[in-house]
Order: sequence, then C-alpha cells, then structure tokens
Amino acid sequence: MKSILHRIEDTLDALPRSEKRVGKWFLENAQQGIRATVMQVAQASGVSEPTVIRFCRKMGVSGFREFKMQLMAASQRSDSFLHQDVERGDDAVVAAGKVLESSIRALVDLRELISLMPFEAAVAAMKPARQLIFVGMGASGHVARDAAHKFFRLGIPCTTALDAQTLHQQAAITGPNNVFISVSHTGQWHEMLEAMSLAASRGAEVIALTDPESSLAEIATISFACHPPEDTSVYTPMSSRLAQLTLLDALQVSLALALGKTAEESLRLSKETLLKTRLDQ
Amino acid sequence: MKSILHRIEDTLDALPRSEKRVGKWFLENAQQGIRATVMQVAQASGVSEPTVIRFCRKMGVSGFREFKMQLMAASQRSDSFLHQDVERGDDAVVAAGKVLESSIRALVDLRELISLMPFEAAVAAMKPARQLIFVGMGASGHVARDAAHKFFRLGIPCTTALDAQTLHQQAAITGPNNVFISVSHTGQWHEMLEAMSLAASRGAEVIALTDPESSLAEIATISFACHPPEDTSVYTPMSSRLAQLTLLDALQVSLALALGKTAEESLRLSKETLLKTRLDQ
DNA sequence: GGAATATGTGTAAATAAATTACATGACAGC
DNA sequence: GCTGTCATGTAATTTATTTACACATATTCC
Repeated sequence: MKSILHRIEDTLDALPRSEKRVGKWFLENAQQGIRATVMQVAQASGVSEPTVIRFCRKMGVSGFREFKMQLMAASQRSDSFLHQDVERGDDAVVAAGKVLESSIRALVDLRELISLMPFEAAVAAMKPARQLIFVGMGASGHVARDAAHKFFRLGIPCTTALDAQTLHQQAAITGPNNVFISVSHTGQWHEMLEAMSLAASRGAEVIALTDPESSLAEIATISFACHPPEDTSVYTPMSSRLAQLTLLDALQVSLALALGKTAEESLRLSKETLLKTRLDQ
Repeated sequence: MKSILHRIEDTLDALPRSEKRVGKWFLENAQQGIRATVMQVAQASGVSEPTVIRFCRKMGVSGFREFKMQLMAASQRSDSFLHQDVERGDDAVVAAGKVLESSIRALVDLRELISLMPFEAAVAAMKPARQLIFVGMGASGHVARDAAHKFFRLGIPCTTALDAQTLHQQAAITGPNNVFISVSHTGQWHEMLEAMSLAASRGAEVIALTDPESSLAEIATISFACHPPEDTSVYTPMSSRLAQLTLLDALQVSLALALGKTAEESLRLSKETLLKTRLDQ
C-alpha cells in the first residue's frame, strides 16, 4: 500500500485552495503533524478546523485520528525516504544524507517489484550451465565483474566480457549450455545487441538486467526490469547501478539455494579461506 | 530507546492490582490498543478510566495519547526490514526478498551514522589533491575500481591500486598532495597496512573505509566506519560492500559540490556524451 | 488494637479535541 | 442577474481525555 504522503502528493493539485494549504503543510511538517491537533494544523496552515478534517477525508481515511495514524505509519516505514535532489548549497553531510536516502528509495522500490521478476526461470537456466558469462560496458562493467567474482564462489565457471571484441568472440563460439548475464542501463548499445542476438540464436540463455523498454530486453530470453536512470540533477548518482548489484546478489543467493549442498560447501570454504588469510572477501 | 512494550513488561510486577490489569491487557492486545480509546481500554481490562491514564503516566509518558504513539512506534519498528537469514527451504523469490531487505537494512543503518562521519574533512583533503588513488583487494577491489570510475568524472586524475605491487610502488613515490582511499572489510591485511603507513608518513592523506576497530582505521588520517560482515549464514551476502559503495557515491557527490562549477561542468559533459553515444554510463 | 498516614481506586465534573450541521460567499452556467 | 454548486467558515455537538475529589483499603506507629 502507498504511503499517505505519496497520496497527498498525488492529489495535491486536484485540491481546492484551502485544502491544498493543509496538504502542503503536512508534506512540509510531517513530523510535527504526527503530534498536532486539528486546531494546531488549522492555525498553522491558516484554514478552519473543518477544512482540515475534510482534507483528511479526501485522503481516504475516516477522520483526523486515522489520518495521523497513517502519517505516523508513513514516517516510520522506510517509504519515507523521499528522493530529494542534491542542491548547490548543501553541505557535505546533508548531500550525503540525500544520496543515502535516494539509494534506499531505489532498493525499497526494487523490493516491491521482485515478486514479478523471473527468478525461478533464471535459476533454472543457470543451474545446469557449463559457464556463466557476465557482460557489461563502462560502469556496468564493474557490476559484471563484481557479479562474476560473486558467482564463481558457487563452483561454477564464470567469466566476463567487458569489451566488444571479447563479447563478439564469446557469442560466436557459444553453445546452448552457456548463460550470458548482460548488464546495461540503456539496453541500446549496438554491439551488445548484435552479440546477444547471435548468442541467443546459437541456443544460449541471455539474462538481461536492463530497461524493460529497451531492445536488449526484447532480445533476452529472460529479462529483469531495471528502470533507466531518471534524468535528474547532475549530482545525483545512478541508482540503477545499485539496483543491479543488489539484484545480482539476490540472484546468486537464489542460485546457491537451488544448487544445494555443493554450492553451500564451496561458499563455506571460500568464506573460511578469507578468514584464515585475512584477505578481503 | 527501549520499546514501550518492554517497559510495561519490566514494570508490571511493581504495579498495583488494577494498573497491572491494564498493562496485561496492553501486552496481549497491543495491536488493538493502538486504536482504542481510554473508555474502551478501561472497559476491556475492567478498571476505571483514570486508572488507565495513571498507568500510562507510570510508563513515563505524558498521557494516553502519547502512550498510544509509543505503542504504535513499537509495533511498527519490529516488522520493517528485519534481517532474516536465508534458509535452505526458501524458494528463489523469498530468498531474493530477504536479500533485498537485509541490504535495505544495511543502508538504513548507515543513514543513521553518516552525520558522525568525517565528510567535511574528506572533502577538504580531496579537493586540492593532485591525484586520487583508490585501493582495494579482492572484492573490495571492485569497489575501488567503481569509485575511481566515478571520481574521474569530476575532472580529477584517478587511479587504482588493486594489488600489492602497485600499491607499494604508489606509496613509495607518493607526495603530500596525493590522497589514498582504501577500501577493506577487515582492515587487517598486512601489505595494505604497510603501504598505507608509508604513504601517510610521506604526507599523503589516507582515507579508510573499513572496520573502525581495525589497524587500518588507526593508520588512516581520515576514517569512515564500515562495520565488518556479521558472520551469519553462508548464503547471506556481504552488506558492508554495499555500504562502501554507497558511501563512496555520497562522498563523490559531496566533493562535486565542493568543487563547484568546474566539476559540475565535467559531470554534465560526461552525462551528455553518454546519452549521445548510447554507451553505458 | 486503633488513630494517622499513605496508597489505590472509582465517580463525576471539567477540559480539550474532533466532528457535524448549517450559513455564507464565490463563481460558473444559463 | 438568477440559480445551483462548490468551498469555506462559525458555532453547536459529540466524543475523548484529563482533573478533582471522595471513598476504601492497606500500612505504620504509638
């Protein structure tokens, strides 16, 4: 269910003058709103008490009390992480806070969507694979590399294809028992599309983590929807990268479960080795 | 702060007969209690209304209203993004959900801590730097590489040191205008400690993202606390990696703000180029 | 054991808060 | 310019919370 704060935002423009004032006040003073009385809200937003109540009702709750409950629920739930753009005047800690909050927001949004994603299919495809090939260019290359480093610990041969040459060669020689995992923000990069088409036509599974509207998503045999970066301020970092990383974490864990004992043993051994040698993970 | 429910449990035995009845009722019907009125509570627990209020006051709150708020806070806190270990029987989507939630949990926890972190100092150190050197081994190497790829877009020369040889050489030749950013889970890796000591002794700034208890944190001139991986189930992925990535995102944004116009222009240009060429970011 | 004191509890009144009913004014459509 | 609708406020009403006070039951100290 959507948080009441979102409902206010959505409805605000359709509201009459006075009620809009109330809504605005609540958005700006949600924290205070939790403890305020009708009278205080009315005064603070310069309207009469019944207007406040009418506003609450329009938000779909039974009255002021109920509204406050929703407000509280919203501020406690982590839905409260609103995306705010970093602005020129922000000091370092404020900016950092905003970055954290929009990252959290991105993951919370992702959390809503995973039940619709083809985890079962992806796991079924990867489980019998002879090799996993992680594909990504530029920043997505880091994601691919990171994923390869995660998945190899399950005892499956993993490699990466981070440039056009490698990718084309891999696609050209692939058989039906290879699985490509392609990471891309836009999903429109020409070289990648070509190579992935080729791989798919040779019977390989192609799992894509990309914009669901993109050509790559169409070509892929299994597609995870990662919405492309909203073009906000230049300062805002890419939240889709974070989503991809986390999705791959989740996918690795799912695969580990499906593989059962063997993978568990490999994971355990690799963790132990780390602790013994005090190397990093 | 302790939840109000715990406080009730703790105090219950020291309470007079009637008030104890109220406390008991709240413990058993916390969920209902949230929406109940004084009258309803009084009736349900078979006492008078003032007794209910006296009970609330003894729990250390100002009145019934405030008590209900605490009750609500308590009942909401527990069920949002609890860390749950992945278990053998989980199906793929359930496991993925758990992974997402513990990742979110990690970032929410981080959000609480950033106001204590030395962002200002780190930005001050990086701003005049001639070069940023990102250091990390193994999985942390991916984080370091990713960070280098992010920071170079601000127009600052960036490089990485992902193995012992490179790192030692970089440390050996560094001057006071280089800044090392060291990423490490345990912060105990011997080679890294040595190299970072050397770099610091030659006047370079050493920013560490690591376990605050570790030797690396001691050696570093500026330290960001990333708590080490809690040793839970083998299936649980490392949340500290996610924290480090996000922290570096935040740091990059903070630095971009401090650099002002120049960095903004560089960022804008690199974003534009991406869109034009349709390459990934 | 019984007055003196504290402690717990309830009844009823007062206060505060939320809600309703209704009146007024603005504004669109005829 | 009249009429109906919508937005809003005033004042009354209802409901909820809190206070004041009185009664009862222990507890303590002669």
